[in-house]
Amino acid sequence: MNDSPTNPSFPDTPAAANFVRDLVRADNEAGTFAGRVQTRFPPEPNGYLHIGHAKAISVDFTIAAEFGGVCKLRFDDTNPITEESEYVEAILDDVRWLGFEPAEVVYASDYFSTLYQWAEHLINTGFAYVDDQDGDTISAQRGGYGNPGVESPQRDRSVAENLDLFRRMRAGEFADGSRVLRAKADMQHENMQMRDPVMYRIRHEHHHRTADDWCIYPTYDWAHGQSDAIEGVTHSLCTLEFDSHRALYDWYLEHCPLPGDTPRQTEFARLELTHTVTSKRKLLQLINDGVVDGWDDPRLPTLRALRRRGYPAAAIRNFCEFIGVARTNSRHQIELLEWFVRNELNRTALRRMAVLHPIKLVITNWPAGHVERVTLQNNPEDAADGSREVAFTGELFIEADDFMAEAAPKYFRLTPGAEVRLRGAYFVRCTGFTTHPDGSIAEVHATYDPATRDGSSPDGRKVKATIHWVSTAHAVDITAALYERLFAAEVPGERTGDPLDDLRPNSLAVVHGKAEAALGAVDPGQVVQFERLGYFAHDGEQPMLFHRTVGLRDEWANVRKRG
RNA sequence: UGGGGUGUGGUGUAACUGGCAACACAGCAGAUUCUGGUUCUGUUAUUCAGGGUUCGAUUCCUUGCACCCCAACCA
Repeated sequence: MNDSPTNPSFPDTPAAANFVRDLVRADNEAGTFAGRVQTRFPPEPNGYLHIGHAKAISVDFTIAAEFGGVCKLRFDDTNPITEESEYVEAILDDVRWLGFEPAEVVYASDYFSTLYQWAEHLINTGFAYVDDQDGDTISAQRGGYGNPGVESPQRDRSVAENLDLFRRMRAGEFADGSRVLRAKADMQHENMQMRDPVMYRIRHEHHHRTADDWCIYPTYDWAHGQSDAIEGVTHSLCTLEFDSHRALYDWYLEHCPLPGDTPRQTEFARLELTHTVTSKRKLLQLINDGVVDGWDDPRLPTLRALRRRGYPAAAIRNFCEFIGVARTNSRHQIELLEWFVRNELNRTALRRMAVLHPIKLVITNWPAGHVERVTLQNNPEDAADGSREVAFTGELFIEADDFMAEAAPKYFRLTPGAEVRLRGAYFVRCTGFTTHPDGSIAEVHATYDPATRDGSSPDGRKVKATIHWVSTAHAVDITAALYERLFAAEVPGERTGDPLDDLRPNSLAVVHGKAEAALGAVDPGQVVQFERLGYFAHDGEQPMLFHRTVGLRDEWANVRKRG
């Protein structure tokens, strides 16, 4: 085994330390679980996966793989009210898209019978009882932080009576909410989780897999550790908020007739990102309020949205591996994730020329009607991606930003009298411009230097800028969706408590641009670089619609910002 | 209020049993470049606070402080 694993995307730098990895290695060296490692990723099928889940998935799957173990995908479907098959399919799809293949897809509901038997076992051994009180009463009796709990009047019911009542609960004799099965733990425990938690509640509901077989359903705590044990999970990895549940997790396992090893729960910090929210409630609200278009709106942090936006799965995986695993609650800057996205796309995306805010450039000394073919590299980072030909003429679209009637300081682009290079073609010098009645630029005029066909000047003249262009006669129309951060604040909701107060008003701008003909051949879902602008993902369904995945680093924007 | 967890540059993550606080992102400066991209070089900046032990403390002890989690028949 390699003692110092390296980050796959950065072979020269050590992987971020990961206390979970260290712990599993220590277990292996100590012979715990006989060297076996098994994990699970246990989502509840009641919503779509987001970037936060990506970290958990990454941790669960990579730890198992690293130690030669398996990781299963287990749907934690113990609550029939919120769960649907639709989400099961979507979650499995997202996990696979991320690049992980579960050793097996299982369900907590697969274990309902075993769980039921073990519940009877707890009753028989005096560790569980049926409580007839309602939820409010039980909750009130639990006491508060620092306050004592009050034991239920039914806490000392006989085993026979408990068994009878529990069986009748299961048989459907009682109404929802009328009774629960509770663990007989410790009503004075300083950890509130241990004050006789509910194991089963009555719910006459249809379950997405067990249909109407059951009308009592196990709670999370009662199902989780037991499911782990049944499956042979060794390391049950979860997020920090379950820390206080660990005592209960262990208590249940201690009182059940387990078939094998006792799994161990370890908690780590969940992934939070700046400028976004992952709370299901908030995401739902954004959708219901019409702020975004749906679960796959590219501004959302759901995996479906990121996929649609063009984030490569590899970038997300590398990011997750890079940030490491710790117990510190923290919020990573979205900029770091974006760096991984650019890093991946820079190596893989084909370059194309597109003009998003077109203005016309007329080359006044160009022979009328003449068309030239210029050859451009598809990807300067990878010669294997070859080249393409693009039509060049005397009338082009250029980016509005690439011309200024009056040059700002340090502006290197087109301005009257200045010379720039047109990407892959000639030097042109601006000779003037015309304006619309409203003062906006109508046409920029320039002359080209025929001696600069190869992009350089025989007399050694240099230009400070190269700008992209599209021949007006050969351009194809494109629509680009330009996304800004959904939330202006780094930590949405920090000021007022409600993240929605920090919504940026215009997080989406749709523009109609012009592009070189080769853009017509981009596959649905494929990401290309619009030179000098950013990476854009072709929509999966709507032809010629491109989502801006992420912009390029923009030094000019920095210059302007600095003033 | 009781219990549990966590505090390292602007951000995140490291530092084996106490021994020069490092890596990445961001920033800044420069070089290269037919993308103000990429790449390369340099650089700014860090141990929550007080006290103690020690030749030496991010690490050990102690007292505080701050933040997060827990009183669903949600997960």
